[in-house]
Amino acid sequence: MNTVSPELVYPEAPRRARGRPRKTADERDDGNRRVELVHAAARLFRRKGFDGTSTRDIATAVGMHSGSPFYHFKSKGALLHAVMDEGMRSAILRQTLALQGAAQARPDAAALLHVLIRSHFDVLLGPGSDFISVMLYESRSITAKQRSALAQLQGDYEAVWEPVLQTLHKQGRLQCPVKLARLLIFGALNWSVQWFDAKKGASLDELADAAMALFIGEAPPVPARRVRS
Amino acid sequence: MNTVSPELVYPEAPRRARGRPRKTADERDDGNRRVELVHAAARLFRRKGFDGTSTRDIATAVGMHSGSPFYHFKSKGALLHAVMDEGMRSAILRQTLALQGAAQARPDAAALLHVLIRSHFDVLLGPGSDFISVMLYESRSITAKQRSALAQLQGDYEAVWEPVLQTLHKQGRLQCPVKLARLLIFGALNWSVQWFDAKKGASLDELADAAMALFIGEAPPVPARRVRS
DNA sequence: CCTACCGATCGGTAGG
DNA sequence: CCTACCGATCGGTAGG
Repeated sequence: MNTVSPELVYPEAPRRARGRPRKTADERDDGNRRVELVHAAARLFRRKGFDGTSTRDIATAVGMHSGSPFYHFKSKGALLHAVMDEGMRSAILRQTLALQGAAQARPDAAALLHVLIRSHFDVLLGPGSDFISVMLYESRSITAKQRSALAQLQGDYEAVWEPVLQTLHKQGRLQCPVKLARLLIFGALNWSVQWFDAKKGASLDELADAAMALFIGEAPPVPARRVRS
Repeated sequence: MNTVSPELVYPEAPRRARGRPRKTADERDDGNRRVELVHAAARLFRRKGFDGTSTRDIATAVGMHSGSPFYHFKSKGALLHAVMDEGMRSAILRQTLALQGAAQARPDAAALLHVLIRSHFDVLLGPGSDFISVMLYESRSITAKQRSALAQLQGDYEAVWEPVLQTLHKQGRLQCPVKLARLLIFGALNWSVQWFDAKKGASLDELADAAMALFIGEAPPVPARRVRS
């Protein structure tokens, strides 16, 4: 019922071209807003679920108004995918760094598994864990196309474990079939998101040691280098 | 805009007292409708999540109209709790039966663990698995009061594992601290809901054997009795 | 258990 | 990025 002409209500509309932000000085600002949105989405999707979070919740969390997230993302689903993609890339990066950090000690297979497990706990439970939690527990809500794009990254992440488990299996230190071992091990680790409490109970180092004891049944031969958390 | 009086539109309203179904011949029918609703809710909550399922979805699945589920349940949340409660009670029953079935073979701790694991896979992946899946993956959506009621049942279910793991730990067959071992083992098993495909890959028996090999590192001394699935 | 409905909220969009 | 808005859908209820 607003009969006032738009010009009077909004007399000083910015002259910026619509739909295409400038690529010069303020490009960084736009990027930061995008990152802020993904961060807020990760936290809310984790706490309340994808379907339980409204785009208004996300907008409010970064100080925007209800329609503004759609300036940065074309849909709520695109935001979810951005969260998951960030989670997987971060996980792969940390895993790579952890392996590089351990390489000079010439670790055997058991020590490598320890490094992978410790890094995985860091990804799951350390800072930034919202992203990978959403990746793991909200996969129902992504489209088939998004799912296959993420499956590629998941494949990269998991591929690193394969030769390590193969070696342990051949050595007789892992009696479980390798394919099932990987699935069961990931389950044991991923489930920690449900019960881990940083303020009490075991540390991430203790968790990794316990997992090694459970799966391999012996302490790792090389005292594992601690991952910064 | 309907100006026709209700009496003309709905001239033959049943005389049944409102809000209190008769407790005689048709009591069983009412119970069946309730059970149907819980069943449909379990299937839909599992496939689409609690927040992704509307009460209309559930009503349609059992051939009711949109408002009718609220004749049987006072809220959507009450339906969720009913699903979870049924899931836990069924799990406890199956676990009890599995242990009773194995008792006459005088199983040692490793054989008992095998029975527990096999029964747990049956609960997670066999018929009726929707209930426990919802219990495991939709816990975010229940109220604090409901949560504590379910925690009691979960405690009962988990308590059975404790002495078994304790014994294995003392025997040196489980080197992981018992408390963490239970959490990690449950994770390994519960995660199978995410990847298990009944139509390909391992059977539930093979899964249980693989899990035993991973956690204990040896075949169970007593050939395990198969759980009916 | 159906009918008819309500207030609230949701994802998303046009226009500036 | 805000304003103003839309159509759709949601959980739940009164009354019979």
